[in-house]
Amino acid sequence: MMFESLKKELKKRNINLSYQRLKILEYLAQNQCHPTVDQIYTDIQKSIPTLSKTTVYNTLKKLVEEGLVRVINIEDTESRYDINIEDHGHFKCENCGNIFDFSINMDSLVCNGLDNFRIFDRHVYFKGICPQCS
Amino acid sequence: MMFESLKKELKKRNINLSYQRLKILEYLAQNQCHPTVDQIYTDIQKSIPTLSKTTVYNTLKKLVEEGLVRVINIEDTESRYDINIEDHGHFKCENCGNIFDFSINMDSLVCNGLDNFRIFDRHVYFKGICPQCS
DNA sequence: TATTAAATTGTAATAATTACAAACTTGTAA
DNA sequence: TTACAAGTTTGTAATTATTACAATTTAATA
Ligand SMILES: [Mn+2]
Ligand SMILES: [Mn+2]
Ligand SMILES: [Zn+2]
Ligand SMILES: [Zn+2]
Repeated sequence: MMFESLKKELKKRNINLSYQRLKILEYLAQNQCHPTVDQIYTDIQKSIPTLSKTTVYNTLKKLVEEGLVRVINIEDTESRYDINIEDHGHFKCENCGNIFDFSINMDSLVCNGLDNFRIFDRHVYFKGICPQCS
Repeated sequence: MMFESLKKELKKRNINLSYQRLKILEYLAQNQCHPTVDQIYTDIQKSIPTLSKTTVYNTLKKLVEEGLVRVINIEDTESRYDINIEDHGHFKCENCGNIFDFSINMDSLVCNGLDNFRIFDRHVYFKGICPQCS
């Protein structure tokens, strides 16, 4: 199970796995549709009625800082979260709002003007209309 | 001057060029550092003291809808605006916060999983540390 | 000029995120 | 086990970016 490796990553970084954090990670692993904070909060709240939205924010912030989760900012209105940190692109359908993954070969991208820039993070996203909405 | 072509574009789309809109376009042309709404508003207010921030929002919204200006959402905290609508990438320095342009060849990017997706917009951005901050 | 439409303005409302302090939980060492 | 410190969660308040809206002003048209 992929959770074992996640747990190891957490331990390595001295983040202990509270019940809330476990549930948030489980949720992200099971819902790789790039959910918003609100979706994560609302859904997990069903099983943890005392959950605070602040905890969701705190946990996600920590996971992002540690590089275990990635934020997707395509619209200014909503941050989305992705537990898949492999290089891949995102396609946002302007009709249904869904964000789809697609595979990219980042090394194939020819770019100039970045000599002496230290790159930590690469993002590619497209916008348009998905097949279902076409 | 590039403004003549911009004016034509506006006329073509039945957007008339008010004084406020002219000043906002001029500002974007002269400040291609990807300014925020607040920067645009604060600077132009010096020459138009009655300017309303709502007007800045309205104008930018319209210009983006018409494809004359592009929004950059790298951080969830700030939308930035770019009058350069040519294909190019953005590099955000995590230290100084500046956003740098770099050239890309979008056609060189190998990607899979987008059959039957209609693509309107392609964005590429990197994050890291710029040479000055290194 | 008179009428209509478009644009601007200021204020109020909305919504996402962060700050903060109190309460609770966990880990550790005597 | 107990006691203390450190870490975590929670709820509320504050902050901030953006949008809604109605009144006023300006521009376009006949
Ligand atoms: Mn993804
Ligand atoms: Mn640019
Ligand atoms: Zn769709
Ligand atoms: Zn820098």
